[in-house]
Amino acid sequence: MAIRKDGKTSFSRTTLADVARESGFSPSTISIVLNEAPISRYVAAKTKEHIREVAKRLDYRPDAFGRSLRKRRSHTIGVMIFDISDPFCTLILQGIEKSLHSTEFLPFIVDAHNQREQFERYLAMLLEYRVEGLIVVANWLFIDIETLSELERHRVPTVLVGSEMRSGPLGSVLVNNEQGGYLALQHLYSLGHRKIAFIRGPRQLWDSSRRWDGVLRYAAEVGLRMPKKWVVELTGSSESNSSFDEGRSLTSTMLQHDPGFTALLAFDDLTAFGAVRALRDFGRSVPEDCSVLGFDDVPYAALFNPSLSTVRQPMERMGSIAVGRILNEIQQGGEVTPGKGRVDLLPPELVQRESTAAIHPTGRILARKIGKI
Amino acid sequence: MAIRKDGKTSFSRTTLADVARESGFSPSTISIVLNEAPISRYVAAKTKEHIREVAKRLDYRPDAFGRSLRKRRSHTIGVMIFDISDPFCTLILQGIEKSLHSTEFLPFIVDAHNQREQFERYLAMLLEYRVEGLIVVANWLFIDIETLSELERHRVPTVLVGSEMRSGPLGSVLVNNEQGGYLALQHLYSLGHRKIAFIRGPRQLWDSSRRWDGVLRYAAEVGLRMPKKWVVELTGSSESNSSFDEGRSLTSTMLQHDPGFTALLAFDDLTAFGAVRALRDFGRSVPEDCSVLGFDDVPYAALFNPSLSTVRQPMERMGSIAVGRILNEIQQGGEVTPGKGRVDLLPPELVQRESTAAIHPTGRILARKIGKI
DNA sequence: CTTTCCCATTGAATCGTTTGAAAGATGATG
DNA sequence: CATCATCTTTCAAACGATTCAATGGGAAAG
Repeated sequence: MAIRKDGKTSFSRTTLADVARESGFSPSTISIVLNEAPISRYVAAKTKEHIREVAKRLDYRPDAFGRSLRKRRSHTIGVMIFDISDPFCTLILQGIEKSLHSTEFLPFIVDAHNQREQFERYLAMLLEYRVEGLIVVANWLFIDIETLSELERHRVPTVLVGSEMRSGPLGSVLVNNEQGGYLALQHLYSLGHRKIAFIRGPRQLWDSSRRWDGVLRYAAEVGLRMPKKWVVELTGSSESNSSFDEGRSLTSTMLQHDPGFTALLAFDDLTAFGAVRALRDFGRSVPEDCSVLGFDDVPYAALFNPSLSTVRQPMERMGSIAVGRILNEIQQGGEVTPGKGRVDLLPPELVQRESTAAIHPTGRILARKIGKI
Repeated sequence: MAIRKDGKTSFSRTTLADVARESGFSPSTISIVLNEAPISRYVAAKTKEHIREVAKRLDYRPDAFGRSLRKRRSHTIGVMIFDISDPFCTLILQGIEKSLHSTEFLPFIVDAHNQREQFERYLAMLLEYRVEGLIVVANWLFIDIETLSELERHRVPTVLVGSEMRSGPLGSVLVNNEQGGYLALQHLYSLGHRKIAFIRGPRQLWDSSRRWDGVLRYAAEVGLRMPKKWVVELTGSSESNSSFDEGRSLTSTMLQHDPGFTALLAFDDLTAFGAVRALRDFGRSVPEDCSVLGFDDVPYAALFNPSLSTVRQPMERMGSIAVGRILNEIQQGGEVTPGKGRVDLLPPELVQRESTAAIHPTGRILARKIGKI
């Protein structure tokens, strides 16, 4: 422990007592002035000024631990994410950060890396830090229901973003997946496509099923035939780029089996990227030979080549709505409010870019092939 | 404030005193047992067992504020990033998280959104939270030197990742940009390219100049001519996708002026994505008509269409090295250690994918055009 | 002259934990 | 019996801030 010239150890920082000593007033007064507490109304203007000057000169910063201990408030909101490298998370996080910015709260972000053990460790730490609220960004989530249900035991207002629990008291904010699936198929169908391949999400994922429900609903409405050979399913490993790889290999397999589809609906954007790769490797170009539609609208969808048509989830908004609900619950003082287990379903939005187009009126596929020979 | 059946307010949680009362031992003993302090050697085995049982039953979690206040340690490392949506950050963050995982430290991540005001606000908060170390992920950084120099005033061990200060005492961990630039040009040159267009980084960015130095060094070595019309520069706004947009428009301009180049070296991957888009819109395909080389190897480079050849920065390793250095400095007890201002330069690595190829031996450009008519 | 009110500041308790010193036991040794 | 060592547990003082109640002065009101 190094000793500075002023005799203090290098670890200790300027404290309230230091400012008190230096300014000649008591710690109470310092605290009152610096926090602009109501009674500071009675403190002489000259005193205030003097105290502020000294505090600044000594570079005084109140210790968050001392303060939080006494006030019994941490002024933090825990944010648990499951994979920071998932671009889906990123925008939600931004929404959360931006909304929190205007408040007195600081986000405390932890990344569970899709591992249950980590999830529990970090959860425990967040609770030790007495977070006043908890936002769980549950994008691609195989943590079992019980683990999440545990959350409410902790008497910390909690909101789930991007996912929904089939039951249980936790509130959630997510896109209307059913409607999204519906919109997606509607888009392809109205472009004239009738031979459509599908890569649906993993069956274990509840949200994935909802999305598929929407697809089925539209298909039923217009009487679209969906042959089994063109409907495949992601297994959903938790690896980072797994949906790209799976999208690619599933598409390859379908192409080898029967390449007759003119459009492909992917579970999400990453899967769509993989599909585009597979199509290209097979000699098909997008969208001329086959349209590809994604889901999510991750930031890279617009940069991709060709830029990807997709169903957008309002991710930033989801983040800020989650924050709004948490702040609300905090203000309610932890009371079990009526709308607590509420589910906010936000409308998805279809974004048409380059990867989808009306079905080729001329025999474009043939022409292209000749051109290549 | 809701009152529970046991008479405690709903805000207060089980505390050490609760466990003490319930178990019949004193708070001291509880603390000693639960922390497995050295003297716990003397505590009767039966007592230990009993205390642990009670603690578990009451779901006791030590309050981080009380503990940190007393122990004068926060067990947190602040991580300041400048734009979480930048995929460059993401991998570094993962490296940091993974390395921290095996330690007693918790990362405290904040995102300054490229704004100075935010940077300072968050920095103040991190200091109030008494972070024991600080990692600044300074990817795309226009915060002025003074602001960063301030950091060392705070007597908190600090390491910069991904950027370097021309002077000053802060240590940094980053890729060898000069070598990266050298490798990049070498790659294109050895593929046979002689007419190469360059999009260099913003001049204000120190690291960008280093990279450019490497390019120039190789060019000088082999005597490559670099006509001014094919050398452009990013302005470097802090917007999220600005390098894509700029890469695209700069490439467009060059193409309109003189499309004779057969390869393009971009400042980073995002710029490269923009360049590919511009080339395609101009009717050039990559790599058949023009090779494109990026820098960074963001996760999407491999998924892009065509997959992007690039110079990889070992981002995850940069993160873990930064953690290692911070932990080291913390162990040194904040002493000014000899290697404190040290700069770790990691070697870049060329990753060849689809976007670069040997120069076209046949007159492919012409053939393609005819094919399209 | 006492009471009341306002002004300006402070004393002292408190938040939940850790920890060095001390205090009770018990048994062994001189 | 005093002394000492060993074991087991507790006391009480921090850590740094906030806040309620209290202080003492001065002026105005009764």
